[in-house]
Amino acid sequence: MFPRSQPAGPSLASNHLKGPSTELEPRFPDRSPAPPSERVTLMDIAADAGVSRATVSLVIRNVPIVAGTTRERVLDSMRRLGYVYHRGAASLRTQRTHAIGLIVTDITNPFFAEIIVAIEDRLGNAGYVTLLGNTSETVAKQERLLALMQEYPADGVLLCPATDKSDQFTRRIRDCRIPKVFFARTLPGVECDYVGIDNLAGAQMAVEHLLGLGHRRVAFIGGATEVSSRKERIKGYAAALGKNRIGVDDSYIVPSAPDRQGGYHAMNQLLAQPQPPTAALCFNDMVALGALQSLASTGKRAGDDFAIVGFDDVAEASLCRPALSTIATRPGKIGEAAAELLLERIAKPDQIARKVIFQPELIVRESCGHAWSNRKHHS
Amino acid sequence: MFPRSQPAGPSLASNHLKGPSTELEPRFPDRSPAPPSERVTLMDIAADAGVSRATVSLVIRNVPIVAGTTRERVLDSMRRLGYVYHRGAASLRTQRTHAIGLIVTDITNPFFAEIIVAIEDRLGNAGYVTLLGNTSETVAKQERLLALMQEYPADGVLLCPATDKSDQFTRRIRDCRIPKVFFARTLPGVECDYVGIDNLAGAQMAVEHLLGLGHRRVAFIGGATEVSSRKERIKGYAAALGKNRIGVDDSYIVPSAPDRQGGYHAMNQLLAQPQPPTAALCFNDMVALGALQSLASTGKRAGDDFAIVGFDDVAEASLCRPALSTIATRPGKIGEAAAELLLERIAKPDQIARKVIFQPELIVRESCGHAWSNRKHHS
DNA sequence: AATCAGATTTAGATCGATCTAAGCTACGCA
DNA sequence: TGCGTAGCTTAGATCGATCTAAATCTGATT
Repeated sequence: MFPRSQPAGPSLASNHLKGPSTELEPRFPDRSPAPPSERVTLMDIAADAGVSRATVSLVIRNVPIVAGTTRERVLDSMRRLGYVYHRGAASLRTQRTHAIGLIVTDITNPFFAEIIVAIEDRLGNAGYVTLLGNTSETVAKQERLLALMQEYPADGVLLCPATDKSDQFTRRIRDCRIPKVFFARTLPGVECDYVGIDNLAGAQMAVEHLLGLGHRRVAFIGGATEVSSRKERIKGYAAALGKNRIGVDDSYIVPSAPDRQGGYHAMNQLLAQPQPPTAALCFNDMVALGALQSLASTGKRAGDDFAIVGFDDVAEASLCRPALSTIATRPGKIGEAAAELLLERIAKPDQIARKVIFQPELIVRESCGHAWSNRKHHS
Repeated sequence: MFPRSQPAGPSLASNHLKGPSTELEPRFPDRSPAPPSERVTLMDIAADAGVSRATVSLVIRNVPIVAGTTRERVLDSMRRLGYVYHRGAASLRTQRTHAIGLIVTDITNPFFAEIIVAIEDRLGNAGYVTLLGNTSETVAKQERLLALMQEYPADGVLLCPATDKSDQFTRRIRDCRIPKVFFARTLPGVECDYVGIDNLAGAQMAVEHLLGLGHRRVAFIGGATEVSSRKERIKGYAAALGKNRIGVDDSYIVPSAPDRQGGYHAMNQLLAQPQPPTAALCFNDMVALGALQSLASTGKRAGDDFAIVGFDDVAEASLCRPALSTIATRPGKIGEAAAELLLERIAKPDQIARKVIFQPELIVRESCGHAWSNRKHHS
């Protein structure tokens, strides 16, 4: 899928570092002649206002030592000539770009969309721009995006890793000296600031609720095996089962892509088993919504014929029919905290790594139904 | 809501251009002493490999005139010293940042999320990075984001305007010389490349379907009045009514925020009228989903007691209960085309403005029900 | 040996800002 | 009158790359 074609432009300069130096097509960058560039610069302002570049710079940065009259004169020139600040040039000198890389695995998942909004908001208020990257859960793209952020260079990176299976990526992220914060998922072996939720507790809560309703055959649906949050959730799932002296049946743990489609297929697979489960905790709400769809397509009714609990509490969870029971995770809070942590990390690059873990909350709606043991069950 | 606090940092330099030069707090930018900056530069590589900066630059850019042995030597040095390309520095010289600003009104709307993914993908393959900005339908934020993109400076901007009511914004966007493409919505008075869908045809199709089912009191729910796509859709709505000799009843046209909540409230308002409508076309699917929620909360059943058609065909539309009838718009196609147009515009800044309009498609599911005239109706 | 073309390499200017350290005023005071 | 000082301004170096125009090096040709 990616890269579709050898991308052009300098962005891949760092590629020369890896792979054998294959004889790529000659790449004359930016052959298009630089446009006449009518950009108004500090120089122009200085000339117009009859002062030096340095003075104009002081005015722009609002340094208060400039005389009031001079200041007015300069501001007036800026207004008249239509001056536009050039961040790139300033960044080169100050060694700060005020850009933050944000790498998520799936923008179309409302969980991430809400995190993005929160992060953008917080960082924007602090004067930073967000460079958004979407990995589509792909290690290759994740790798490329991180390289890009380094080249930019971004002042910091907020990252939700796609998988912890790539040693190359783990090494790269550990070596890169950019301040960074992980969110929603960790990367084992990388000591780093992290904002997430108590996945174990959340999953345990959910499964205990299902067991409390009388279910004995409970599945865990969806998610990629190499993702930290899934591992933790499965621990919680197993813990709840263990506490109730129920063994973990591996055939009830079905991985999948962490989206609707993944959930749909995983549920189909579960229902095809000789002794299918009667309930399931899903890796996240997208998976759960896919699972609901699968149930509907086989004529079963979620809540009545099968109990489903999701994870995240996206807006859709309360609106779909049957409404989805789920573990609420407050993505906005996660985003806000991650941004906050990164800003602090940038300010103090050498403080020790911190972790912020939010407690999730069980929200019971319709999809997990009521007491199961009273029903037709007991086969 | 915004800005919560006076944002710091150079991002607001251009602010000095407007407002009266109020005595802001002294702002010494980036007081933190520049970090020791152990960045490996071209210079370092050149010294290590025993060549000049220029030669290293040639190697990096893969210009083929460099001798094979020299090339190898340089690549080896780069590898050993851990060189990371510095886009910012290069951009300053080449006058191209390979960054594209992308301004949308609501990331959490899956319609936009899918557009974003498509755009990112296409631009990424062309060697560009995406700077994402979310306006939350706010003119102020939209204004700030555009300024930011100009300051960056971005090589181009993809923009879905929040509203066409701000003259200041219209002027600013018209004056800014950055290559730009509008998508999903236009801005009247700004001659510019544009990618969108045939809103008039889509809305007309939807309303004609509702009329065909026997409805006579059809509403138009949601959306902000100053948005081009809504205006076009209302034209289509009116056209369909007119064709069937039904007058437009202004009390049946209820604007709202273009999201779930907006749809919820707008529908509540409609149902409270003395003679409520029996069907509605919604501004978009998010609004429609909110409307469904409102119906459900009042005990009415969409499809049976009220017919709803949405707009966009987001994933959720086919999954909610009742499944949402809607006008499919293929956001992925829109994103791809917008990116394509922008790339061409960057290559040829002076070609005349082009418009790409996709034809939408009516998708009938459950929420609009079946023939209405056969029912209890006919009051 | 001199000349020349073609192949490589490079010095130095440049992009547009910031920063340092020094310079210039004007004023107060001895 | 001279001098320190506070207040304001500025020349020139700098960030890390690219680009231009010229220099250097080959080897072949005359």
